[in-house]
Amino acid sequence: MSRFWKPGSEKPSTLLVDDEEGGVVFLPSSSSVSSSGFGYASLERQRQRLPVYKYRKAILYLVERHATTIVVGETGSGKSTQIPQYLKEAGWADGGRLIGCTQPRRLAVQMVASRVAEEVGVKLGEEVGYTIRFEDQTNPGMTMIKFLTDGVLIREMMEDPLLTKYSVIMVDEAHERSISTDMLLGLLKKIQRRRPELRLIISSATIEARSMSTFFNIRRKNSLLGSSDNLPSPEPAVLSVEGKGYTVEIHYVEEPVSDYLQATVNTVLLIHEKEPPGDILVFLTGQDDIEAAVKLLNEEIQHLGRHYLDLLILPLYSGLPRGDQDLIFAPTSKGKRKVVLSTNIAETSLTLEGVVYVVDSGFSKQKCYNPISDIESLVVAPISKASARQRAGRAGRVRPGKCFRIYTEEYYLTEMQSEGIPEMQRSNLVSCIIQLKALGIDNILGFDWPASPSPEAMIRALEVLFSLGILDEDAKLTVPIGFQVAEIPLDPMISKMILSANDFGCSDEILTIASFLSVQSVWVSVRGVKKEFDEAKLRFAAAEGDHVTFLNIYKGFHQSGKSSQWCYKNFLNYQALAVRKAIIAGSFTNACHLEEYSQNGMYKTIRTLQEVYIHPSSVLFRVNPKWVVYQSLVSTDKHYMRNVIAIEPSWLTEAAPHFYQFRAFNPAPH
DNA sequence: GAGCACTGC
Repeated sequence: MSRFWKPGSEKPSTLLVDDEEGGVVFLPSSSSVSSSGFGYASLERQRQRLPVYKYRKAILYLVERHATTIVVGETGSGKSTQIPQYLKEAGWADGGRLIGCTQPRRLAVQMVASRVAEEVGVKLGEEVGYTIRFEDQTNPGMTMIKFLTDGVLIREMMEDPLLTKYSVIMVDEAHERSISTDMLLGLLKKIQRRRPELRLIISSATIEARSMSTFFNIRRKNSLLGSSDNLPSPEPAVLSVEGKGYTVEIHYVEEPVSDYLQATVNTVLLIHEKEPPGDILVFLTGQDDIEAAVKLLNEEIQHLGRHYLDLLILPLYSGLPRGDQDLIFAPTSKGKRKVVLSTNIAETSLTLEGVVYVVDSGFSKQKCYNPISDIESLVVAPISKASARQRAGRAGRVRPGKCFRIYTEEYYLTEMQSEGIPEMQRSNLVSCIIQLKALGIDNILGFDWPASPSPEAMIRALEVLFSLGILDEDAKLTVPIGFQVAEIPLDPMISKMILSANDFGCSDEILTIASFLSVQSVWVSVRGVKKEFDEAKLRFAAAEGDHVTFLNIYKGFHQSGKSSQWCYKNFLNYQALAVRKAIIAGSFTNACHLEEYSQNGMYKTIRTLQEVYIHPSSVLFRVNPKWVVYQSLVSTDKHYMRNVIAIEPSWLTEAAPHFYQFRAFNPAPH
């Protein structure tokens, strides 16, 4: 067991560093120091110590001469905070122009913006500001550097399609390839054709920059005019900036393991036994895995005795109650070693201080999408090399660290994909396409994406939008429904439902339901008190289905204290009918019929004859009404319908005659 | 009688 590992042979080219700008940094309260105490001169010295400082001139030179500059940053180089300041100092914000810098996450926007405001020595929201959904901290006419999420910038294009206020736009964390980042990159490329003077900076942690460079290498129509004009070269420049993380020694297993959970647990114990102090961060796939590993670890510790009681075992995933999450960031008491068992949340979204050892299972849960069945599912899949490097980098934050990979070096070198598949190619595109349509992009199939989604996925999304009446036969947004739906920042099916509610006089109720549908789940906040929970749910359960149940909950909440007196049931039934029709207007494409003679509650979808079942969390579970529509589908061992409502089949023809006119409503028994 | 990787407008 002690010779479990062999050192890896990675060269400094894969030197691992951490990102301080993309993630959220939590400092133990005992060691946290407010940097504002250092004063201006010290802040300036800190700025000059950042690796990116050496490249200040080079960056400004390239941005001046090239329409697009790709900065490959071993993260931690300070590029997110420094480059916008360099641009401002060089005059890119003169004349009322804006320097924009996008981030994929809201917290990152806020943190980078406040750091930069501090460094520039101004009040946040004035010269340096930020915009995220629900919060605009900018001052038009005053703000020069503006941080925003990429989603907000896409929304801004609806008002100002060429983003004329911006002289430079920096797209940060482009390697993460989120849907909104990819959409933004495609749109910015389009804008550049119309605004050749607009400068783009694409900041990426991986060398995938090469394909990015090909993507942005546009041929300008008027290139015959020669270089005498003031336009920058359309050929992208690429610049590499090193990071400032510590080296991380990589270890692999010698033989493939059969049980990665057990191997992970063994590795944690081995680190604790052999290695000097320093916290351990373990990457697993999900809550199930994490809970199983916690259990295994606790069992082993019971057997192994006193020394191992110094291990402080902490799970970390997004669904964790707030109080439990705080434990992760509390300082480790003396003589204790923290072991954080985490999902991918610790890979990009938040940063743990004090981690010196990383254990990488090599797997994560990833969304995947089948455009034929129109089903999105979460599957456990091997991670990419880029992910593996990112995970390892988490060990090199405070001092040189070690990363233990629960896979062989050969597997890493020969079988692991170098980059993950962009989210765009693993998703339902309904929301994405409606946004492009709203921006006036008619030829969706011809849109120039950094990574094209499959034609099947695009056609499926167009079909769904057409059937909802959001697009017409020419695939243009309908008036007014299509344009209205595009403006509402929700799932288009929910938006359509809200708009239809007006016709049925139940807007209040539908808005309540829509807000329930737009959160993860209304039930999850209760854990560990299963019996009371089930009883509470029964009190609110409505025969019509989950949607009306939400309404009951809200009403009960609203009239708190009188929850036992639900004596206006008839009135509720009358309302509920109209409410259900409005719901159908949004989700009739998700109608399902109970299979006759089915003993186990099997339904088939009307559209694709897919086998589906009512999710056990639904109030209609085991009730099995003949006809239902569902809000969403989750796939595990079976396809489960979540948020289900009972309907009359005639409502379908009423809501969507164009969709259902040729279909039979009495499928022959078989 | 099952489950929730992570974001965002």
